Amino acid sequence: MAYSSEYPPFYVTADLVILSVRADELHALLVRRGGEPYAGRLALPGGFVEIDENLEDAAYRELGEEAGVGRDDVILEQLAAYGDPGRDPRFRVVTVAWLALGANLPEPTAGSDAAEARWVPVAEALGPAAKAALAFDHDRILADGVERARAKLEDTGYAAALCGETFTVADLHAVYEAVWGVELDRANFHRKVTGVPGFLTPTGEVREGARGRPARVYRGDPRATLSPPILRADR
Amino acid sequence: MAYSSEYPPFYVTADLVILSVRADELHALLVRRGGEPYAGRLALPGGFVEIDENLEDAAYRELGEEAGVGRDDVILEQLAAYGDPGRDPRFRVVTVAWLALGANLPEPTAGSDAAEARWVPVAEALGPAAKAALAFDHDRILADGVERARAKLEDTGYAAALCGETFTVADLHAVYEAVWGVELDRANFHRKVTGVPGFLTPTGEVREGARGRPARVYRGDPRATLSPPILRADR
DNA sequence: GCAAAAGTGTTCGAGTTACACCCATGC
DNA sequence: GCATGGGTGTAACTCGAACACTTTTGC
Repeated sequence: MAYSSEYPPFYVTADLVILSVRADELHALLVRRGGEPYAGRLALPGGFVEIDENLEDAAYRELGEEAGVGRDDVILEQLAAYGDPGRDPRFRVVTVAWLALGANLPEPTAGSDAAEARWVPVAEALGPAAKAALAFDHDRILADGVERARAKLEDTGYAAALCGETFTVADLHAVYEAVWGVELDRANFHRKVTGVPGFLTPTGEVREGARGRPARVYRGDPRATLSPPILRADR
Repeated sequence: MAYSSEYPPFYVTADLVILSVRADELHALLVRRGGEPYAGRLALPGGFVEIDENLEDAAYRELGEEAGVGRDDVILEQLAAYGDPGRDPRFRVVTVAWLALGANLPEPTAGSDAAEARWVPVAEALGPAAKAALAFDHDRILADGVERARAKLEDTGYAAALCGETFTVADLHAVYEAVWGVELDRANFHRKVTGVPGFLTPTGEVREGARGRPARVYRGDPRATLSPPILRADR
């Protein structure tokens, strides 16, 4: 096997940008690193890919082990590969990063593998202190993940994954505002999302109990394509 | 180093989806494999990433070695990582695939490293016979690359990279039609692309010599963002 | 009744489409 | 002149932005 001597081995990891909306604010799940390197720093959940394991399966496995999140609780999509020499001081590691979006994800203490894990508002995690606060190149990966999520809300039903199983238009509206950080006209938003074919299916129920007129309850399809897209105000 | 024994090594490669418009048709550069596995089959140009080398630098290096294409001749962007166990029967290989778009790229025989290389129309390379004709999972990678390119023409100036250094609106129009495989109204296209701020800068020259009224010559910026985007007819 | 939240109507204007038309060149 | 391709005009239409308005509940 000529390559074995000629070409050096790499380690491959799967790292996860796990995003969820909590208290009307977009949060990322980060873990506190126990060991070196970057001991004590926050990092993306992740770990080594096994030799006979799919890249996607590795991401799902880490999702369960590090975050206690099941396959059906999120939608998962590949973000990119990051592999600068020296990004891990120990040896050459190429990480394949994944974006996971979910709703009502568990508080990380339960079933978590990592030393400590917590939900951090992305506004904080991406702030000017992020570069110093996050391990490896995870600040860049997180930024890429958040940007991907924002872009995906424009032309897919991904926002449904950030709501519960069922939700109202107001819930969906809050998700869009939280992820994009902009205000969207309530009335136009309502018409828009209810008008996109295949995105929202009414359950027939209404959500009562709160003040005001009861809202119709929908089920969403994260895999749906929104055409025409919902546009962010800026850009 | 605990990981060394615990986690097995991977090989990492950089594979390239190199696209160019030739004779009003989108083509991909493919190489004929000399050795096993998949000897004699067509494959994407690519090769092993070196231990101290950037992933992006590896892509540029392979671009030069396998296709004779320089850094400034294309725009390059990462596509995705592909790493199913068994995608290479020899050992575990994760490939990071890249999309490269260029114009007037060289005929592959000159300076090429591969046994044989040729430009293949993507319509042919993605056809029903592609799965059997291409090595590894390169049919899927190529399909993803072409789809990425098509999507990028909508909201970026990438099409400029598929024209020469300078070009006319008609040249650009031909590129869009070739890549998308649809007909676009000539008049509306003209207004659209000349109206997007920052995309086209007139050189002041006109292209004469052909029949008909001389066309104004422009320079394009592939990195420009097209807002609002140019929409494909379908979808 | 009143506040609050859900949902609808209406107007305006920007952008797209379809297609007619004019412009500048080679022969 | 006439064919050829470059470029502009224009009217109908679609869609999103803004915001006024109606509906349905809890208290």
